[in-house]
Amino acid sequence: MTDMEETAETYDPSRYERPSVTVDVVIFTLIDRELHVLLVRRKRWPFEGYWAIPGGFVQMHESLEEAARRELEEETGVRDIYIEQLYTFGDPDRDPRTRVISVAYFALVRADRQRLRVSDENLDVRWFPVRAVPSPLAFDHDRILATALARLRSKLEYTTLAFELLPEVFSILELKHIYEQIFGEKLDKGNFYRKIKDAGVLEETGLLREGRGRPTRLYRFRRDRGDGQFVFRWREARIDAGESQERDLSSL
Amino acid sequence: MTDMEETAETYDPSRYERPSVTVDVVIFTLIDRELHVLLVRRKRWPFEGYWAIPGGFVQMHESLEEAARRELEEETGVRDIYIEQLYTFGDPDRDPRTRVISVAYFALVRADRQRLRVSDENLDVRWFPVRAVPSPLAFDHDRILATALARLRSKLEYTTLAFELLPEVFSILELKHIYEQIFGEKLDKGNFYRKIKDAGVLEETGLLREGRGRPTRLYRFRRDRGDGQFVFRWREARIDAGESQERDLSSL
DNA sequence: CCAATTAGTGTCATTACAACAATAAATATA
DNA sequence: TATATTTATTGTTGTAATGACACTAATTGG
Repeated sequence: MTDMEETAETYDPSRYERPSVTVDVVIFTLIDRELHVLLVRRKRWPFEGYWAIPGGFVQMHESLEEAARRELEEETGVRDIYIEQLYTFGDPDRDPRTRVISVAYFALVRADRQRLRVSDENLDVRWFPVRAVPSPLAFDHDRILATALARLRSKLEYTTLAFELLPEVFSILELKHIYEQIFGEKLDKGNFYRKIKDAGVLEETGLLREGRGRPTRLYRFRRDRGDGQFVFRWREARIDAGESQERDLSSL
Repeated sequence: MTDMEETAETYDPSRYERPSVTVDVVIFTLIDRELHVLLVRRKRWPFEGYWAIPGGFVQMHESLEEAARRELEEETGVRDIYIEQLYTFGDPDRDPRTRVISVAYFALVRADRQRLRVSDENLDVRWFPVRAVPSPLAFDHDRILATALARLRSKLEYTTLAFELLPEVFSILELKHIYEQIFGEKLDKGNFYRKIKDAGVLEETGLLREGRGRPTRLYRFRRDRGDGQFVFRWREARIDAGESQERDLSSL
């Protein structure tokens, strides 16, 4: 049974001791072609002055994803963005105050729209390059961040998630750069062109961007194809979901 | 921040309205070479008489996985078994009594050890072939089961999870049968032998099982290799984790 | 006009793999 | 004893994916 065993008459919610439930949202974006994560600086005990992943209580009337989107919007003003549930962290001692179970989400925000607001709950809000995140973070947030990075890396290999980090219009080499950065390895230019074009997820815009050398052709992501998930694969390795959450996160 | 913003002095856990948190455990096993799932029949309101996925409250002192293992043992008497977190379901109206957030796990139990006990919370406990599960289940358990099946199928493709369903000692064709059943398609015998042997995850036992034809060679799973996860891959398709949880579950 | 720079294409050999065929080893039973 | 049956293997072959690398293209700045 999912829950308690009471009849309608005898059921009394207040009889059971309950944990608190929060959502924490690991928000990634691309700034200057580099992967960044949003952190807030805590104003109060515990972990006062420490950086932490933004999050907050789940309210009684909202679903978990609604709560996550609300948090996301409160911190960044962004709506209608890619978000997915990551993992639920619930060790009894992860918060010194009381039992707190945190349902973690991760979100990808497009490079071209960020504006931050420091809520009055926090001292500061900032984007950090994932290579230079302050350590340690508050609570078990190092672990949550590591899990999010593992998931992100894993999903890039077999989904079109990378597009969610790019602006509306982008070049193929910009896309390649994202993969290289998150995988931590160089990819062959020719092979990349071939693969991405064969996948059929690009729409030509006809636009060009001029620069030092030959002008860059600009593309748009075809949302109709592959429908957000599951299109192609780079490399072989696959680790994701469940138990395997926190392996080989060292390189990023 | 993960949680509340209070100082040590002013913090009072009782000030916030809290949801209840349960774990539900989707337990799979193999009976007569067919995939089965454990269900319990509810004794009380709501969904009295309906079949449901076993589960229960998370206690204040135990981690989520500990809670899941406790539930698993209470229902089947089984310990030390493969278990992983599946997804957290938290729609506000999924339980008519109060807000209940359920952290779902899934577990794989070896074919050779099952014994069930009906707890006094339930009318009945039974293994159901996944092809013939009563419908609808209590609460949103149809959805939880579908998510679990998707995850199981997905993970068979790139992990050694299938071994967790087999008895200590098994034949290669029995292993092949599991894959065929869960993928819902026939695999080529020759290719299967080649692939599984090349993967180097089998240990020969020297045992033979005699039957009608040529005796079957029996193997053991080499736990040292591949270490529970990530060894080989069958087929290409990959859908898993997060958003993609509930797609193409129709065929099983 | 030439170097530098960024963009994009072509080729080729290797590998992985699926489909299919053939055969070998053992036993049961007619 | 012969034959069917089942498990256990080993080819063979064509196709598709992939990695390495060389080559061509378009533009700007000197």
